[in-house]
Amino acid sequence: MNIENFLLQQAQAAVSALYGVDTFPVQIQKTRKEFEGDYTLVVFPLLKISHKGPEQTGNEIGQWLVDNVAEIAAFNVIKGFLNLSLSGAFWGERFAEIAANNRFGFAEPTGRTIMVEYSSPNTNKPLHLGHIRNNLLGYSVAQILAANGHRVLKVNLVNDRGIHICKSMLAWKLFGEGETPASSGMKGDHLVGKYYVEFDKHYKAQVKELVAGGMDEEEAKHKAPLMQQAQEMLRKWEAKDPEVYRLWQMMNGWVYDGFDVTYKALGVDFDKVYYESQTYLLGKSLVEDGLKRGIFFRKEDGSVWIDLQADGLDQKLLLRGDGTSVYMTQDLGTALRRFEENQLDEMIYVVGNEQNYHFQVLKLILGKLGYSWADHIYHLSYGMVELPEGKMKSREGTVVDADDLIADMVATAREMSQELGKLDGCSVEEADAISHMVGLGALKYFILKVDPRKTMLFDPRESIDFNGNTGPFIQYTHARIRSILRKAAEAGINYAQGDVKGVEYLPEEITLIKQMTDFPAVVRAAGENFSPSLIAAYVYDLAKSYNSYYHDHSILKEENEAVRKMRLRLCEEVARIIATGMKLLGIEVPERM
RNA sequence: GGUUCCGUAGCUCAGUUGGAUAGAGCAACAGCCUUCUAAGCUGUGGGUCUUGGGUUCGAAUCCCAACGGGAUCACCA
Repeated sequence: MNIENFLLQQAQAAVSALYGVDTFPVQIQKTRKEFEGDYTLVVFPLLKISHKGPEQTGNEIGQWLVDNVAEIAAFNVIKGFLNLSLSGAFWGERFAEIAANNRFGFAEPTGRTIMVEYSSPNTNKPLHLGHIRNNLLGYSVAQILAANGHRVLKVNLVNDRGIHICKSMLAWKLFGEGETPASSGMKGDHLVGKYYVEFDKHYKAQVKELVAGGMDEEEAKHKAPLMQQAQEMLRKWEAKDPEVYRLWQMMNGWVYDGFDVTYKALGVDFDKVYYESQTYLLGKSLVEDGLKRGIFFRKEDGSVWIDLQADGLDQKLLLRGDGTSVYMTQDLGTALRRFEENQLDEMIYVVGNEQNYHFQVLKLILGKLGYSWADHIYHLSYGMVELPEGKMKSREGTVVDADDLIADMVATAREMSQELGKLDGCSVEEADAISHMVGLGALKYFILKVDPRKTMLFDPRESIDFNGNTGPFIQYTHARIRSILRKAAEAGINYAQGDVKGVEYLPEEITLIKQMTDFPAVVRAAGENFSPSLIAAYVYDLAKSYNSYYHDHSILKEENEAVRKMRLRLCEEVARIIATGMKLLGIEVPERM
């Protein structure tokens, strides 16, 4: 049941009975921790109707509610706030509802289909920290939307063509001496990335030489032989030259093998992978259409543009003079095809905020072309991940590599676990699994707990904490609960049928039940706002409350059998919600750690 | 300059449609393991919510302006 709606109705009935008014604003919110009560009715807006002071109005409504509503056990009024306490029996009912619902937190199917595009890497270098934020966000948002009852399609649009991949190809051809992932032992994406750097090195040297010879720098950049050769290679690729095509396929294959390893380590996956080599020609007919309808215009050189000055932007190129597409052209075409082929209700692009302008224009153009679904495109724009010394710069070698970071996190988790003796008695496989779970849990939680929009800071030296508001803290809470439940099972305690309605609850237990009842609303809010951080904050709060309870009250040693069983069930439900919430973040929780 | 996002404790971050005395974690300090896992628990100190106006019973939250910072404004993707 929705408790706030229930209270809203009761409050309206009270006001209606007391003051004879039917339509009026009523506000219900959770009572702050420091006050007595569960939910609070703000009486200020009602003073106009009651024509009495805040204290008296609050008291009258409170008294009416206690007298007429069985579930409301007590009230108090502080300033203009009417705090209501619900009965223990009421909370027992809620607890029973949660325990009986094996899909607690998940919404009923909505019949809506939502596509989430994320990751979208270039195939010329390995993934880095920025990609990690993208991947974790995209995967988590997809999980959250699915929990909200939507059909979700996770897709990856790989940028596998263009001058950048030709640079790696050319450098490999010139300097590679046939090196392969197998011969070098390097991960394929790293090997290709190595040649991308190699290209840059030699290219810069050539430019420098030309400038020293008196050439203008801009001209030198363009005329450097390596750049000329790379562009020649791109032309050959577009003409499907067999040799270039084979090289391209081989090197991209290496990269995909490398990416797969990283994706697997991160625990992300896709329902469909698109390749730009297959989509880059889309969108031209759409441009022709817009041109005919006078929405776009053609310049003297044959290029096609749209004028967005009336919308506070400028003119934007849609098709080059030679008829070839630009980024915007293919994105328009890809969007159209996706909506048509998949009957999408919504399309989410998980892309960094450096592309805000691009998506603003994309939506605007699709809207002008008359596609009503343009409003159902959402750019989930996330902020950069910065290092203590500022932005990551590949030139300065300050890029945090994804694979290195993951390996570091797992290694740190393993060391820490060993120091604490947590892996004693574990098999090698178990120790590996726990280290991976905890290391990745720390990394994922660290990134997902912050609001996606914000630029965030990552300090590799201090690494990531394993104490406090962290993934491992939450995982640890789960492991401790599971440990209790194992012990209970070993002792032959059959708590599954324990009564949760006929027992007296401690205030801490009511707090936990109350927090648990919030879970579905949090999942909904996270879905509406595309914000995993709401889930992270919720799960942390729940774990914190539980730890405090765990510290103060014994579960297995409780003497009253009925209370003991109730507590075991409470533990079980808390663990389940923690595990479910963490799963929405893409984080696994261990049985022991 | 245009567009857009951000500015909260020493640091990293929360703060749901405007509500009570602005919260966590880290760092610092003081306690708690013969008791279900101390990756835990309890406590202390730490704030002009960038600044100035406005809206109202009430503003970190909404509006305006200023200041500071990020992103972007390519026939690159």
